[in-house]
Amino acid sequence: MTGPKPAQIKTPKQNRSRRTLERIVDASLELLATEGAEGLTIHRVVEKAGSSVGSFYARFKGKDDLLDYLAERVWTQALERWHADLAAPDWDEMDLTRTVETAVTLVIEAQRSRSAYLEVLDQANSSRAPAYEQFRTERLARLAEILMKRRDDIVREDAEQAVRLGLRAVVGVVDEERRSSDRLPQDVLVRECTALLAGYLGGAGSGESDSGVEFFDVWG
Amino acid sequence: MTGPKPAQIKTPKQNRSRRTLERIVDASLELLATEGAEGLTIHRVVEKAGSSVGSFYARFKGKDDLLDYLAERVWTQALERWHADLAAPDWDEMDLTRTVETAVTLVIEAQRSRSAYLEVLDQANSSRAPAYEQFRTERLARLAEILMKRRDDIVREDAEQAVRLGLRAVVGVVDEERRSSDRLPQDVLVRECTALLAGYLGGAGSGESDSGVEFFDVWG
DNA sequence: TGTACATCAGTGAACGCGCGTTCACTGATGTAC
DNA sequence: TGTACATCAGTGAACGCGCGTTCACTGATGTAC
Repeated sequence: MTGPKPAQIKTPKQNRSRRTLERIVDASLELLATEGAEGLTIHRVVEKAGSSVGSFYARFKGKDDLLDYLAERVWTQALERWHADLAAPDWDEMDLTRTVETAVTLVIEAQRSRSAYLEVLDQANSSRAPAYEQFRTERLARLAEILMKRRDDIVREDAEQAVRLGLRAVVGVVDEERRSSDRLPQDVLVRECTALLAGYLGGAGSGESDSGVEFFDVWG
Repeated sequence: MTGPKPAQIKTPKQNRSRRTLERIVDASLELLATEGAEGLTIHRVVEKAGSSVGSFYARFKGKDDLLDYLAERVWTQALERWHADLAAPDWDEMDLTRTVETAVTLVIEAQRSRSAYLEVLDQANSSRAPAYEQFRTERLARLAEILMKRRDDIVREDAEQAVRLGLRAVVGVVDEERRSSDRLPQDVLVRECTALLAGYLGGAGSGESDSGVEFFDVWG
């Protein structure tokens, strides 16, 4: 029940302490990745970072502050990367099906290339960091924006609502897939999710790509 | 990294100890529900149960055993309830769309009526209880079985794969919805998920119900 | 019905351990004159 | 260039607390004769 905080730390004034801070952050993320949330201990962190307990408390008010700070850094970074991913494709050139296909691929790729500590922070996120909420919200909002460019091809009555729900479906199926035991190969997943979403938004005729053979040429 | 165990406890031989065991289980679930996973402490459990520490250790080998035991009971019970839910509707009377609609409704209802401790056990399930896996697997398998009764109306090439993925999509979107801030009303969620899944499986013409007006009469 | 005994069940003080945190202290860095 | 001083940074032993677990003990229940 630790409320969401602005994650304020005592700012370093010398390069020496700035480097120490970085080492502490790196050690923390590494510990999260290898040992999980329960493995994150002040003593272990500072040992791994080659620092000391007192040094830690000169920077952070306590352990909660470290977690807030980590969450903020990590999710902000994830969001930035997401923005970069979204900026790459030339969305204006695509019809609805291709737009959906590209979006779906980005979502799946992003989930697949997640670092281990992101997984842990995503899982153990009862602490509800503001940056986490912002990441989740903005990710969907940006995707929805892009899909809404093809609004004229969407047959659902409430297009905005349909786009939001459809995107949640894709994110959800990928998440569900990750927790499952028998996973589908990535290309199948992309193809089927595209059919699912394009069919839902665009109705008949959008469910399938026009050519099954060169369907994946763009993605190698 | 506590491996999945058969959750064997020292079986009670008298009614007295059987009742004590029940009180301990009840207190544990109540604590999980109100305080979350971190609130589950042996001392707190036995206090709430009106028992004692030694009494607890006469039954369980340790805390891990309690968690295994709880998981097994809770997920087995959840699965039984799910089987009962699935047995109620007369699936043979339904066309594909209605089958999907009914299935979707059941999934959403089940998620909505989850008790608080189930939520916590679902979240904090890194301990990977076998009963948990069985619940997830069997739930989807049974649903898939039902949908495969309408196999002839499924246009997707690999029908089994499509059903599995489609169901994961529904479960995923409901899960995603639950974690989200702006939730859709339940009837909208049912309608849209039905359209999503029916459209995906059945292609054109299955995406919408034949009558928008009496669509929900069955569900009040 | 009564007594002796074995087993089951329950009690709560006590222990050890690991954790988050404090604190008295030393060393490094920057600035003023 | 050198000295004095303030501030920043770092150290690690020590503390208190809550947790899971142990253990010596008392009481309840069932059975044999």
